Amino acid sequence: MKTIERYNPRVEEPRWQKAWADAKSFEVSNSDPREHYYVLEMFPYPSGRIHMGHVRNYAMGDVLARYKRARGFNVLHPMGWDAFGLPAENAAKQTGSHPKAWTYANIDAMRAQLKSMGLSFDWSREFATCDVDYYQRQQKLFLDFLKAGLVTRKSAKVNWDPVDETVLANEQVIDGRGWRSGAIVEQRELTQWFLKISDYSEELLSAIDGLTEWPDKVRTMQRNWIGKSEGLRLLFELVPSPLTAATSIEIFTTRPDTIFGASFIALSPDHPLAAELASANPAIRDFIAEFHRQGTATETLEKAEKSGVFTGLRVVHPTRPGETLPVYVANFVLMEYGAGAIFGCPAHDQRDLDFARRYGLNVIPVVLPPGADPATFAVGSEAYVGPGTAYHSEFLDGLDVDAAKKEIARYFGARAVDNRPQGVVETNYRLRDWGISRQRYWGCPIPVIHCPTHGIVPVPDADLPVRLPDDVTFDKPGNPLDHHPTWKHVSCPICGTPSRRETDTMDTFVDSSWYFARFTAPEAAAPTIPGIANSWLPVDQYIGGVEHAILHLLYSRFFARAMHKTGHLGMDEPFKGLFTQGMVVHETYKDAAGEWVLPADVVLEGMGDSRRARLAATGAPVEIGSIEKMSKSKKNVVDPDEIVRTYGADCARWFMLSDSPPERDVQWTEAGIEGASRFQQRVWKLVQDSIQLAELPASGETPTAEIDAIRKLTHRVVKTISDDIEGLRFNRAVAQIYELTNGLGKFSATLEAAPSANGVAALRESVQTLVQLTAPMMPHLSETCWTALGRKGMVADAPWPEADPALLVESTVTLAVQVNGKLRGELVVAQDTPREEIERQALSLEAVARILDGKAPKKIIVVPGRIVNVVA
RNA sequence: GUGGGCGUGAUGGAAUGGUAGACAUACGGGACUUAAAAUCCCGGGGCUGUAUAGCCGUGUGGGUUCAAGUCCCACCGCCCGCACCA
Repeated sequence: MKTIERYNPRVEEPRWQKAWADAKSFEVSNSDPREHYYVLEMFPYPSGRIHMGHVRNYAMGDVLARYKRARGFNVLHPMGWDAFGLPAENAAKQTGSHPKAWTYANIDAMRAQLKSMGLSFDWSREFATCDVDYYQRQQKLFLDFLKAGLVTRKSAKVNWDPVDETVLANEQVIDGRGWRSGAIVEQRELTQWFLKISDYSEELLSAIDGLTEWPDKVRTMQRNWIGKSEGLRLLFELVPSPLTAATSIEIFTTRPDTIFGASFIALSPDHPLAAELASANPAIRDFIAEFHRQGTATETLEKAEKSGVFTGLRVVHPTRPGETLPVYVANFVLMEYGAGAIFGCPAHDQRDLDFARRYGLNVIPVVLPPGADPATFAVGSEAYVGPGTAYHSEFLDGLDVDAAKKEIARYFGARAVDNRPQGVVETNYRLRDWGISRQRYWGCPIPVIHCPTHGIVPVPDADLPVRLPDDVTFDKPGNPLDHHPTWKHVSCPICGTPSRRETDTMDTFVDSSWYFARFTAPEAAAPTIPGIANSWLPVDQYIGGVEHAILHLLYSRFFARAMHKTGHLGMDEPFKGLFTQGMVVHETYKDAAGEWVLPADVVLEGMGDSRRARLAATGAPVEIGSIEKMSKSKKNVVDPDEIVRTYGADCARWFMLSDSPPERDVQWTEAGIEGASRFQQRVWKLVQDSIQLAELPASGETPTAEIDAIRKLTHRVVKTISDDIEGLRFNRAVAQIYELTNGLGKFSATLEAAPSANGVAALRESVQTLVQLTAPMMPHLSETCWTALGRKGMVADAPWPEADPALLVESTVTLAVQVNGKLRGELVVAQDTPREEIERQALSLEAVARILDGKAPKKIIVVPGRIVNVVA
């Protein structure tokens, strides 16, 4: 045999990328009559460089897209850029580059990187959210939402990031800090634009049940985020007092059944009544001030002890006339939820109990746990929150918790305080309206004008887009649009009076809430062409990081509904299937000075506990640290460009898909990428061997049984890989390909010893199938092999191999034989062997007979095709 | 605190309640080579010095079952989300 030249990805990969581009292989037509399939990976922020997480994400989507295309679907697989956002402005401040120039330069760099990965994107549909063409349509959507009553403007306490000098949504505040800057968030009162996502709370919650192709984890997170709770709004009559003119206090409770155990009322420090009382009471004023200091200054909010201050007010107990309850201002009551005030029932709520113990308030149990003795049951340091029956509760006595809730709601509904029903059943949601105003330059301008006479005036459609001015400066804090000398000065579209243009821009989460729809018709004059959008959407498979489980996915679900309402879309749910992939992690390294060291600068030696690392340059020792998510700050990153240069894109893709299940983290290792590279050469060698074998003079004949075995292996693998790709089990698909390659390699070796015409033909057929099966993962290698095998055209255009059902059934089957559940032997029998015969053969196995020792078995269980268990 | 997930060889991980450890990596042995790399072959959970034999083995303890990594209960540990939501 001739020596085989190694496969050279550096030459082959660019060549095929050009071939696909020239042939427009992945450009998709909206009018293609074949069944549509939409694969989408979360589009990246153009930070400047792609990272391994991108490679993993897009490799997964690409496997699915290429597979579905081979399966005959008309596959939409687009890519774009989530291109507005703060880093561009930060770069402008630091380097003086213009955000626009910076962003588009980054996009060019990253596009080139993605193209070097050989991903089957339809690049003709590419756009960036900072393209005027895109944000113009977004402004149109905003105006339509405004008209439809989905937008509101209100003064609200907002999360203010003092470093980024902008407002953050609740979702962007993590542990009291800005999600990007990490700065401790302050509370400020500002007039803001809001999208009324809370109108859809119930709808967004109940529709989660229908998202059966989403991970349960994400569905649970969204349910919790929407946070529905049903309870009672309840009025407590104030005992008349000179301290206030108010006559009642409204509270919210989910446990109205415990009303007889109430022993105090607590107001949030942000409650208007608390503020009113504070003006005349220094103790309350100090308490509120201290609360605000702590509220934002310490991140250990959860550890703060329950504390409060008595207001001097008392309320009438609503079910025990004659009794009154003290009113406190307490640090554990949130103004944002319910009524900003509660009644405390210490026996059945832990927080109330902690508070009551501290201030010596009554603890009256009113719910008796099942089986407990009413005479002796008592609450110590732990509140009882479980089920039970009401007692010490007069007309509620004997009712279970649910029945008591209903009964007490009816009771309070029929009574009146301040000429209102005393109790009203209410459903509360944690989900707040979505504040989208940002005091930033690099975002989509909100298309409204503030007229002194007409107030808020929408920019007429004909005047869209409201373009971002290019001539802005970043030398002052705050919003550059606001500092611009002329941009905000416009005349009112209605009356022509000098007016002020809105200088707030939209939260970038708005940009990413509808891009999936824009991809279906990226050139359309309107935001979408509904007929076309409806033919593609919902996205069949959406793939991305779990960090977007709440924000992006919830906003997109809201946007689909809002776009449906305004006629831009015909459905409510944007993503039919969702897959959240794991992260790419890597070991960390630190030098003697404690500085992080790049993996590329480290040499590893030894194994297990004796593993050592040192600097490649100097040989100085390096400490091996924990395995963590790849991040620039810890320098545990591997540059995809470097990997593509050294090993090729196919190897990077292959490694990212092998080993770890896609939903779990995958650890990048040198050994792993080396293994991928070895495998690539093995496939290449196998293909070359099969070609050379055909050129050798054939002699003799390979036994039919061997040919059958190789064909059966091939077809079994075709079947399982197809199932694995459909189920996104890429690691198993990879393992199947290894198995097939190993099998064909062995077969090829036997043919080398004795080449036969029928054997070589069978090998050629199977090798060709192998090449096709490998194509979604290693597309470049597969194209080169395909051509080498003498096939016309490209694998990218070839239909997926079909598994022959006849080759999937085995004529014989191997049965495991157990005695009392312990494996004792094996039995090879024909597929249709009758039960009695199997039993007979099992019993005659030597190992089985030995254990039975002449005694008759108690029972024999035969599971057809699987196992025989003899119960001795 | 609360909701969810996970725990399998040296390592990443396979396994519709039915032969635990597929596949890969590390490692050991051998072939080829002047040598190394590459490649190929063999071994590879532990123990019983040998293994055609046997015992043990999927975090711990119980249970259900002819049969449990898989189902149920309790506990331990790790990871993730939410978190004073009344």
